Order: sequence, then C-alpha cells, then structure tokens
Amino acid sequence: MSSSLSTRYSHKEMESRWYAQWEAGGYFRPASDSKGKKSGDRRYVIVIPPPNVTGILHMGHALNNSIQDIMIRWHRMKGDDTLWVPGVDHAGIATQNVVEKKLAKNKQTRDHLGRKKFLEEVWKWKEDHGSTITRQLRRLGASCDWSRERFTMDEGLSLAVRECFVTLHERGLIYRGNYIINWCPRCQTALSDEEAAHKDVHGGLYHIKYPIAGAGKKAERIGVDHIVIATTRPETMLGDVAVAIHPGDGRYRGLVGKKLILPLLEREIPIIEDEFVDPEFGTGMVKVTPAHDPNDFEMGKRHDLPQINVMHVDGKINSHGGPYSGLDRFEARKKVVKDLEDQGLFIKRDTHLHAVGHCYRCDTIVEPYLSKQWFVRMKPLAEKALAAHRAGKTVFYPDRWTKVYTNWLENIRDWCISRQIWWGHQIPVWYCGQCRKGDEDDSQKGIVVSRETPQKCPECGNSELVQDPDVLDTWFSSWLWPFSTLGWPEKTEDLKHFYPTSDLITAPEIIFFWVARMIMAGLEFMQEVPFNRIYLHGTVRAQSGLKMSKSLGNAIDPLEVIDGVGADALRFSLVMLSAQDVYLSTEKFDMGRNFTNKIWNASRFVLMNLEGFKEGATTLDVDRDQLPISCRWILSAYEAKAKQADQYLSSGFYLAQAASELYHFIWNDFCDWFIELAKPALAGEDASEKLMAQKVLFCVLEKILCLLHPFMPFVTEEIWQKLREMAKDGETWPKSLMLASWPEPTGYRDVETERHFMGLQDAVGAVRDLRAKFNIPPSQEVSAVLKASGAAGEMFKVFSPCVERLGKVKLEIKSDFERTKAYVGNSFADFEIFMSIEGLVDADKEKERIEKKIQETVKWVTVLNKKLSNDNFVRNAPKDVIDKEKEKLVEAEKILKSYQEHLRLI
RNA sequence: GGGCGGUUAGCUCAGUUGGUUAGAGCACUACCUUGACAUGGUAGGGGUCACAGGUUCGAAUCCUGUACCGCCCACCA
Repeated sequence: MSSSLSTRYSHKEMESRWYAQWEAGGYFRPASDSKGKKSGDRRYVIVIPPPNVTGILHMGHALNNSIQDIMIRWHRMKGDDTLWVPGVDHAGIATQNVVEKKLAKNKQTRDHLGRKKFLEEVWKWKEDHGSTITRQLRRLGASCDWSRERFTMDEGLSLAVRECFVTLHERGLIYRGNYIINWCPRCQTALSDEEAAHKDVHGGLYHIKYPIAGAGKKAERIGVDHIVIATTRPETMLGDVAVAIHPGDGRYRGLVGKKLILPLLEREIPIIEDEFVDPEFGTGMVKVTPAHDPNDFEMGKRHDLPQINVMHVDGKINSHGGPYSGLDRFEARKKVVKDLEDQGLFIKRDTHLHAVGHCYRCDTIVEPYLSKQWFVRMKPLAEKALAAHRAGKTVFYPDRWTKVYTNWLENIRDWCISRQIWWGHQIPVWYCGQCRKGDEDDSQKGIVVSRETPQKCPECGNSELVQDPDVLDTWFSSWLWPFSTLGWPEKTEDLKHFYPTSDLITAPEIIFFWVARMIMAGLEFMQEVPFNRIYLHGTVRAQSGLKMSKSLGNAIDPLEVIDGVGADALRFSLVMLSAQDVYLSTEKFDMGRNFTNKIWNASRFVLMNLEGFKEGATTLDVDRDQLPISCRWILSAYEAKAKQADQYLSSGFYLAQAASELYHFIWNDFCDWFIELAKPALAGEDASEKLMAQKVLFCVLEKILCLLHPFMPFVTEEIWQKLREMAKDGETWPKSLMLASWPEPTGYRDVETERHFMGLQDAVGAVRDLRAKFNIPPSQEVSAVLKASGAAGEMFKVFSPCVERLGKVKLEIKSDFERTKAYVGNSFADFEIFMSIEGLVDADKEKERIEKKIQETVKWVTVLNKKLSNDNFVRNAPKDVIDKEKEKLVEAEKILKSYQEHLRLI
C-alpha cells in the first residue's frame, strides 16, 4: 500500500472495504462480549428505533442513524462498553398490504389462499425483501452489532409478546369489549387512536328535518311539525336511535319525550335530554347514532338506547340500512341527501371545517365503528410513567418535549390492540366451542388466555378450542423492544448487563406510538425505565416544508446521495443541519462533499510532506517553548475546539454545534492558516524547523481524524491508516481508527498565544485588505509600516516573517510613526499598519462608535464597583455570585482598557 | 379550541448561561489556472436580528403584547 493518497477522493470502494473490515474484525460488538465477561462500569447502550420491514431508507432514517452512529462511535472511542442493537419490526398492516398487492397482480386474494398459505407468502416476502433497510444502514456506516439483530416476529420476541399479553391480562390490565373504535374500511381492521391521524377537511354540515310523530293535533299544540338536526355524516342517520337536546334549552321545552319519525326508514325515535349537547352548535339538536359515533355511544349507554350498526366492514351499508344496503358509505351519503331533498326534508348544506381521522397506513377516512376488540387499560401504566418522570428518571432533549409527553400520559385513553389482519402475533386467547355460544357471548366462560397453546378447555375438557383470529398491534411488540431484544422474558446476562439502556434517539413523530409506551412497558415488566435520556431530533422536510415522503414525490433518496457524494458527506451535511427541523434540497449536500474533499486534500498535503518521516507519535515530544508561534497557536486552538466539541456532545446532543466547531477548526484554522504558515518551514533548509512542522502537522491531523471519525467514519479511517503506517510506533496503534481512543486534553492550551495570533491574523488581513482596495497584484511585493509599541511591538518583531510571507509585504516595525496624507492604514487594538498610497480611512465614524461604547462600559464598571463595595451585598450574597461579579469587573476593566487604547490610536 | 416551535444577509440557517465590531454555507462582485485542494484561495458588497412596548449601564438573547408561517394534540354533531 502506498503511503500517499490519490489526487481525487473516491469514496465508493473505500466505503465497502472499510465496512467489511470493521464488521469482520468484530469491532461493532461490545468489548465485554469478546472478552467473555461483562466488564466496564461505563456502558453506552442504545437500541435502534426499529424501521418498518417494508421500508426503504429515507432521509429521516439517514439522519436518525447518523446521529445514533455518531453517539455510538464517540462512546466506543471513549472506552465505554458500547452496544447498539439493530432490528426491524414486522409492520403488520403495511406488510400485509404490500403482500396483498403483490397477490392482486396474480388475481389472488388472501381469502383464496387461506391464512396458513398467506402467511407463508408473507414470510417468503420477508426473506426476499426484509433485509433491504438493514443493508442500506450498513452503507450509511451504521456500526450496529449485527450479531444481535432482531425482528419482532422472531421466536424470542414472539414469546415476549405472549408473556406480556398474558401477564397484563393476569394483572387485570387487558380486557375485551364492544366499543367504538377507529375502523379503516380499506384495511378492514381496527386502529388505535394514534393510528387515526386527524386532518382538517372542508366537509358539509347538512341540516335535515325530522318530522314529529303523529303530527296532527300534537303539532298544532307544539306549533311545529318537525325539528331540524345538523350532521356532518348524513348516511349515519340510518342508525339513529334518538335525537338529543340540552336539558336547559328553552327553545325545545315540551319536546322531550315526544317521538320523531326518522326519515327514509320511517322508524320512530324518541327525543331525549343530555348534558353533552351544546345548544350553541348547529340547531342545538343532535341525532344520536350509538354505533357510529363515540359520543353517541356514551349517550346511548346513559339512556339505554339500542345500537344499530348500519355498516359492513368494508364501509358498505348493511341490511339495517334498508334501501341503501349495498351502497358504499359515500354513495349512500349522496343518495340519502338526494332522497331527503325529494321528500322536502333537506334544508341546506353549510361548509364546515372539521378534523377527520385518516388511516395512517393507507390514508382512507376512518369510520368510528362499533366492534368487539381487545384493549389495554392504560391508566395504571401511565401513572407509573408519570411517577418515574417526577422522580427525574426520564429526561427529554430538547426539554420542551417533556410537556408533550406528560400531557399525553395525563389524558391517556385505553389502547385498542387487536387488529383484524393475519400478519402479526396472533392473540394468545382461545375460545371453547362447548362452553360458549359464539362470539355474542359476553361471559368469561370458556375463554382461555395462555402462554402455552392449550390442548383442551380447562372447564369442560373439550378439545374444541379455537384461537382468536385477530393479531396484535405491531406497537404491542415494539413497546417491549428495549428488553425483548436483550432476551426477556429469559433472565439473560445481556439483560442484566445492558438494561436499562442509555439513550433513546428518535424522531418526535413516534413519541406516543413508541417512546411513551416503551417507558410504560419498561416500568411494568422490568421495574425500571428503559432509558434515561431521550433525544428527539428534528424532522426531515422537503424544501417546501412538507414532510418528505415517497408518495408526495418530494423525497431525496439517501442512497443516491451516498452514491453521488459518499456516506461521509451525507452524514456530515445532515448533522450540520440538524439543529432544528431539516429542510432539505440536493444542494445542501455540497457542504459535506466539499468538506470531505478539503479534508482529503489537506491530508494529502500533509502526507506528501511527511515522506520519509519516521518520527510520528501520538503525543508531541517537543518542548512547547521551542515551537514557533504558528505551532503553539494551532495546538492551542486545537485544544480549545476539541474541548468545545466534546462539551457539545456531552451536554445534551448538540451534534450540529460540535460538527460546526470541527468544520471551522479544520477549514479555517488548520487549512487556511496553519498549513499556509507551515509551508516555508517544510520547504526550507532548516532541518530541525522542518521536523517540528512535520511533527505538529502529523499530530494535529491525527487528532482531527479522531475527533471527526464519529461523524465521517470512512474518509477518516482511510487517512488514519496511512498515518498509522507512517508512525514510528504505528504497530502499537489499534488496528482501526474505530478503536482508537478519543483524544485526551493535551495541556497545550495557551490563551496568550491565541491572542497574539489574532493580532497576526489582523495584520495579514489588513495588508491584504489594502492590497485589494488599491488593486495591487498579488505578485507585487509592497512595503508597509507597522506601528506598535511595548509588548505588541516585541510581538510583531517575532511575527513579522509570518506576516511578510502571507501578506507578500516588507514590514518596517516602528514604535512611533505619524501618518501623513500620503499613507493609508488600518487600525487595531494595539497596532496600526500603513501603506504609502493615497486613500481613505473613515476614522470619524469609528471614533464615535468607540466613544459611545466607552461611556457604556464606564457605567458598567461603576455599577459593578458599587455593587462590590456594598456591605449588604458582600455579606449576604453567595460566594460564587460574588466571585462571578468580581470576574465580571476584571473583564469589564479589560474591555474598557482595550477601548481606550483603540480610541487613542484613532 | 388547547399546546409548541419559527420569524436574523438575496436564499438556507448558526448564535448554551444578556457583554469587545451579529456569524456560516450558498448566491453575488473583484482579483488569483501560487506544486494539497477551482469541490479551491484572498478580499469585498449585503442585516434598523418580524413589529410594538418593557427590564438593564448594555438586549438577536430576558419579560409583555401583536402579526404572519409551521407543527402537534382535541369526541362539538
């Protein structure tokens, strides 16, 4: 292998090569695993938010997994016992839809095949396509422990689901009953409240006359022969069993107890009173349809009204709908309205904006539908989660999500967990054909809830047992994920060592679906929260502001981006943008691409200049005082930025800020300034000067690669390996940068040098500025006078070669110099620089500004002095507050002095 | 109806505890085909930090209110 880098950065081959080597080396597995014992006090464990098995990697995944991989790689380098468990969920409804669609191409349906055959088809599909997304995660560079990969339909996880269901049932937290649930007529299954996404729809508010029964004399007495109700779903009137008014509504006094004739079906229904009715809305009269509206359902129970279900599972009207039977719900709506019109009972249709539930898988409008389903009683679970929150066990980043989370828990409703599909965990409940008279039987008799498949009915001994055909909500397996993936309900070593995990990193969209439920399950089954910190990163959106999705056609495929600019560029760009929601367009990846290229070329330069260099070491063995200012400065700047980046990562998921810190250090400090300043030494005659520059370049580059590795694993590994070959002690280095140690503080921080260097930068900038302003070609050497006295003067005597080189200028340093009209110049805090060309410098404006600032600062100093000489304050304030005030005073005086100095120079 | 977030350069956005001249990337202008890099370099133009009040010696930053945009939650038919 050559120790130099090719002129162009090509990522493709490199990415697959390194990924394969890392995985083969077993570097993704936790350290405790390979040593055969559970070790290390410091663990870092995360579980992947399981992507949908039907899914392909989209930008949301790319961002989420980039962040996770950064955290994992960072902790691994810090020496933590690190575990990242990958896996996918079976996505019951989505997967079944995909397979059904495939069957439909061959004119087949699942009913033709039968349950067993159909499930075989799904498993076959899973074998063929189910690993797409995990393959794609590998391309992103995700360093998951693939040997622990899990699938929610695995044997172990299925066992966990059964254990969970049966245990909850034993604890009285699972029940079955007839309730209004969200029903998707297209998927033909029940949905949970979270799966019915409310969207605002401009619908109609239809006003309909209901005639009062036996009009005639009664009508005369009341003065009306009909009442008017308003509804958004006229077709549901077929299931009306009453009309309700508010008890205090004076307008309808005397009507209560009267009967109405339900139009179209000519059924007699009563007028009732109920507190629920809002007299202000519509006409103040509500039709009551207990089988098709959750409020009406409750009202029906209060008044002991019948429930008339008028719809089939596919959304078509059933035989209760009389003449409308067989029509789809929306066709029925049209026909109902038309018939009412014909009978003179239709008054008007107002447009009305209201929220309508849509199936989150197929976007069909869901129907509130009465059916028999299994539910989890959530309140007791939520209370435990709230208690854990009060105990400070769940911390959200950013903090604002805490309230969203607790609000939801405080208003939690029971969770409908049964789904009328086939792909999923079949409910572990069996019904005895002997003891029960069929599904209408509401007794508990002959219902067997069991971990093991029962052979016979425990009550009558009959073997005629039929398992509940429904399966469980996919989230009913996902909510066990943090411990089911570690082996639960078995008491495994993994579970003992790795639970609870450290962080959960996910998108805010699934805070209710998944995050909250995992916490509840963790507390219920493990008696401990599943993770301590929860980081909810931004949502990836298209430039338009809409959520990126394939169906909207506004998605950017991360795989295409990886093909084009590489996984490193993709990761870095995404993370740089992730301080809030990420609005993407393809150009945004240029930043990452350009940066990768910059690193590549800077490294190429360093390596070229290190030919034959066999001195490299991870620690600098040069006495700091012997180093030239540029070296002292870059080492110090490195120290400052590394510390800052580390703090950003440690203190609460400030990944974007950490990335930005590194970006600017590398590009501006290392490349633009340090490399430029190192060039003369590298090209010069002085061997020891050259060696020093080489050592510093080598050392800083090596550390940069370490810091950057979590963000851009591939390029950094490639370059680092070259350094490893070059280093004298290279054999003692780890085999991969992945296993290298996160850099410790070097102790090279030198604030004074940094300050001096800023002066140097200002001087060079000033010369370049004057050059540009007066159109002096870069090739032309110019001369300038640098006026500085005291410490600054001494300083510039040392720096002048640097300034002269970078500014292409011949400097004359003077402690005293009067500028005449023949000179132009730039002024700084402790020096001025002049060139003998006519021009302009606007001193008046600057003077005014500084004078104002001085006034302010003088006041500030006065205030602080007053405060600190106030006995009361000094006696009573806490010590750290006083210290802080004192520090402020020092700072204020410093600032004031620098202003005054500046003013004097103007 | 409730809650949350945003409003900073032409565009996309940083700006953690109030403090020296509000930053970056892209775009723009001028110059530079300098042996790491044109996916580059140097310099420059461009901002009353949405608006109105308030607190402070000092506010993009803290408080109050307004406007507009976005998101989430919600059983008024």
